[in-house]
Amino acid sequence: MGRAPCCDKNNVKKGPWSPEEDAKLKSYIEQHGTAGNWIALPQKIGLKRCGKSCRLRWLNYLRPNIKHGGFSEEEDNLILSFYISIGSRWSIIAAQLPGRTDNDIKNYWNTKLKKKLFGKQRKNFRGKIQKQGSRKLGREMSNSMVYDHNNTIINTNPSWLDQLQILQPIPYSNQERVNNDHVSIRKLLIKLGGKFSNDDDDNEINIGVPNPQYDPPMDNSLMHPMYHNSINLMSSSAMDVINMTHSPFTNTQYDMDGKAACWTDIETRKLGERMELNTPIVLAVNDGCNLVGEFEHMMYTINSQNLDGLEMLYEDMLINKPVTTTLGRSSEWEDMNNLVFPLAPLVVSNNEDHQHGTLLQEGALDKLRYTGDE
DNA sequence: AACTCCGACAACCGCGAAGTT
DNA sequence: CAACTTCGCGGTTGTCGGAGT
Repeated sequence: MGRAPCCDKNNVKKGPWSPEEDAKLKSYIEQHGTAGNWIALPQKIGLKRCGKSCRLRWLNYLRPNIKHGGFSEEEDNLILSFYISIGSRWSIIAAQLPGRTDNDIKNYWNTKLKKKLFGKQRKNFRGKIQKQGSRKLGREMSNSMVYDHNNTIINTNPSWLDQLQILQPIPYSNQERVNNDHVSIRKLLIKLGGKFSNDDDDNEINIGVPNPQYDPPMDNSLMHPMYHNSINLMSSSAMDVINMTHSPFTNTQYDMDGKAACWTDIETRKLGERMELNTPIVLAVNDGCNLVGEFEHMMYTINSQNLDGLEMLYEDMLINKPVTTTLGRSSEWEDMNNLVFPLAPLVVSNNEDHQHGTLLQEGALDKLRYTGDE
């Protein structure tokens, strides 16, 4: 049995479109539109093409105001950040980038951005690919990346890549702009099944809602300004992580100002880490099942100058550049701070033994210690 | 010059969602 | 409300051209 074919495959042309076909399709749609039926369209205009193929050709190539190639740094950052936030929902990402198509962004991600993110790490693995000269292996590598239900990467093979995802509060300077973006993103995420802290029904999955177990009281006067009007975009997989029993922030206390002090089990056991914050910091670590272990691993590898797998995230901005050791500032981080949804590590250590190589995002402490005085 | 490899991108395919009857 | 059709999405594959050997 199986599914009925959408068109007569024997009577349909495949492969690249000729200029004549393009012209036919374009002029017809410009004059008549699609009439809401792509399947019937090719017959109407005498094209031996599948309706789906026509649709794809129009949407990805012939449609007006389509931009091809030449992605800007800002677009790169947006794609990266959205990918980390919502995974491979290319159509949603494309909707945030005027003139870009989902296919374009997907291709761009697969051929360039993914490498930009992952390409500099795991030299051994890269060497293996080059030695074997195998495209197939490259595809297998990307296939080996396992995604959770939200399409966020969960790499099940920690030996080749430690994938660290961090979403964090948006810098004040970008609030207005980001708020606008968030309105549309919010709608889209609601469509995807998420909800927000000011929604009525508490029985559904939350996206971007601080976990009451770990987060400060929801008193607006005490909240960081970013929470007043904007959402804290966070993938549900990230929420899963913070909801896990073994969240890195296993201890939370609130003082009279509503300021929360969160720290980890690691503090009491080994590292003496302590962070003060009044907004949630989300750490989503690669293997999706042993967060504390991964967190510890991250700390130790950083401290031992062996950024095994993390360098893909930090190499450009960190390695071989001055490393902020404790509460100081770093111009590299400032650059990162100016991204719309900054992707940056935040590991705060007050333990002298672990200060060398500690990563601290510029301005992070200001945000963490914000108490509503601004 | 010939061959191989690889990156880039267009296009295809299958599936689930949404819409219609 | 089930059955059917169409749309839209994301993953994958095919093709082409340039770089490297």
